[in-house]
Amino acid sequence: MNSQKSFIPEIFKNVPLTKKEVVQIQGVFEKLTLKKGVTLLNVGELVEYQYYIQSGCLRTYFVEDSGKEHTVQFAIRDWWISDYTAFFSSSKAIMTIECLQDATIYKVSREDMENLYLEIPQLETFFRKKLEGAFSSFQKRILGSLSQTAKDRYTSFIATYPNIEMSVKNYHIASYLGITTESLSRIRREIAQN
Amino acid sequence: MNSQKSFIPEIFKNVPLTKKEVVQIQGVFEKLTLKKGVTLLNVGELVEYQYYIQSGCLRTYFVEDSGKEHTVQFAIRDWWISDYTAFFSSSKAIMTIECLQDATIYKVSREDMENLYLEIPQLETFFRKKLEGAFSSFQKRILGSLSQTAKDRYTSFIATYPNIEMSVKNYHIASYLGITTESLSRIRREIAQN
DNA sequence: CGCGACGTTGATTTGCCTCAACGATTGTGG
DNA sequence: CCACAATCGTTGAGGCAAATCAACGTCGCG
Repeated sequence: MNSQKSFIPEIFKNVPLTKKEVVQIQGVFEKLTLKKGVTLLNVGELVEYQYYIQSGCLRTYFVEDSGKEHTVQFAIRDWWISDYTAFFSSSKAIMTIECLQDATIYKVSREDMENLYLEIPQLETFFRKKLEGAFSSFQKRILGSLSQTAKDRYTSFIATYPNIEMSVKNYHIASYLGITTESLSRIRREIAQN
Repeated sequence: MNSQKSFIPEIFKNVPLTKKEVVQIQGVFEKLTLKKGVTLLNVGELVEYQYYIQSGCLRTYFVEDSGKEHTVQFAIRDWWISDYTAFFSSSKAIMTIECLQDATIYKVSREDMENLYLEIPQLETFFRKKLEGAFSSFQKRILGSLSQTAKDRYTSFIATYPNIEMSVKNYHIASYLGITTESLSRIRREIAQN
């Protein structure tokens, strides 16, 4: 018997849930602790889970044939992460999820969530709104890549995600912005000089 | 009294709905016909609606301070369009929606849809899955912009959206791909020469 | 017909990449 | 606790893809 406060209200902040529902939801989540450097998901694996980050830092990245890495998403406290394209279609991962800082996370399967939606519709609303936010963020990122220089994208990035900048290496940021580490270094020098 | 077959089953394909529900949903949709060239939404306007395209072609675009246009989304038959970032947050448009080919569309407000979700949960599921698909498409687009050359992005575009290519001007495609019309022209020449 | 919209072509510039080498920092085994 | 290696970040030289600037062909339409 676990007397600790449930993590469920923390995950589903602002979603009204009965005690019974909290217990029910809790039943489909599984806690994991990860060490820096481990990969949570590898290319080719069936993607059945998404992950809620309680602490630590992870990233999802894609590797080109040429070997170049492209970071698609970072995730820190209170974010969700997966290879969502594969997760949504219950297919195989084309991306890798890597732990960048020791992390505590909770995993939940797509199937379990879909079943819960039928009984607790406000969970579906919760995830729909999360998706709406993520959709907007992606759109902003596309607009940025269409209209901004590398320097502007970097400046926006550190302004928007200061907590992520703290937690990751510069070459991770470069691979997120779509530039080389050398270019990022030169941009940082230029900014430092004012 | 309209004896025509309702357009609702066409919009919500594969969603099981009673006749009563169809009538109820129909009540919150409004039909519009648009002429080529008109703008459906202007920057600064409150975004209360999203639009289902029955026929025709539209695009959403963003204009930089410098005057450069960036096409964020095209929409043809059976697609939805809006300035979604503003739509989701019920705020003011930062983008313009323009009709590129004479169109017949149906508009519905965010508020009406949210109310319907409470009574007909399968509508929320329908839109959540649409969002999941759109999310994946955006992610693919971000990956493309990070890892592909302009030529590769153009080739992917015409392979993925042949029906859109038919309906729009080359400079619209260029503004979607994030390149100039001159560059697109040179890419097309290169491809034609094989 | 004549004008505006659209697409093409050429010359030049530029932002970022590539390749190569070299500091700085961190971690680890002796 | 130091020695050494690996990792990470920086700097420079040269190259390339796409932008910019400018001019011109072509098509469709009032």
